[in-house]
Amino acid sequence: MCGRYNISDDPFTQALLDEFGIDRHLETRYNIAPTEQVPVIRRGDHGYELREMRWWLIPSWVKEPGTRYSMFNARAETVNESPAFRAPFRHQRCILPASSFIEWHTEDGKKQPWLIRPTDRAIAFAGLWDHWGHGEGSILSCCIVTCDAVPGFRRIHNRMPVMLEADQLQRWLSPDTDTESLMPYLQPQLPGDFELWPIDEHINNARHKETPVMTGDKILLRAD
DNA sequence: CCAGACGTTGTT
DNA sequence: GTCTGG
DNA sequence: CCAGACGTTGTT
DNA sequence: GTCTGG
Repeated sequence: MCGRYNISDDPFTQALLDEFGIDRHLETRYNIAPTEQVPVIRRGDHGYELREMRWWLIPSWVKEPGTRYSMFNARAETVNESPAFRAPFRHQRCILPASSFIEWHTEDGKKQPWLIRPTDRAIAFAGLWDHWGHGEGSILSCCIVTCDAVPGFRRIHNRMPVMLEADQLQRWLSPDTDTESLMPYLQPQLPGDFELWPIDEHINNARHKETPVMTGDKILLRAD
């Protein structure tokens, strides 16, 4: 799953934007939570574009936008059938740039937050977007696709966000791609090496936007 | 036919 | 327990 | 995702 | 919008 993440305005993030010819930089933000506005890359009529979207998918057909249902993640296993995600999965895929994300490890009723980050690159979350309403008050929204955790992650959590490999980005974003050819992207995969750090529970509160504080030793995960 | 749902995670 | 807000 | 509220009346 | 349940 993925219910909190961070963005750093660093060279890795910049390199990811460069992949799409987007000549902008992202503001550093910590502890981004569902329902917040987040930067999203999608392919528009005039090439790749960076847009702010609400991180909580609002299907175009709902009467009123809200948070009645959990729409900030979409299960990879059902993204093809779900009424809320099927259409976006076919033609409205996007990428949420990130530098790290947070997962909670629950044991004996206690929750320990962990910060998870690649050692040498930015993260490209596989996302879906939709458009609700017309004109004034219309809303762009998005969600992050999730899948089973790779073995190395399972000590922390059984689900994880889908993180695309560098050679999958363009195809994921093309509205014309046949979804059948995207299914391999949704299998658990680790794009590169990752570090897992236990962090202070201060992060639990989504109002706290300070840098996460490491509280222990890291675990290193190799891509292979 | 109309009405109502449409979601994820984790825990028991 | 369940819903809302961040 | 987690944290925090969850209510009414009347007064400032 | 589309599917399921009654």
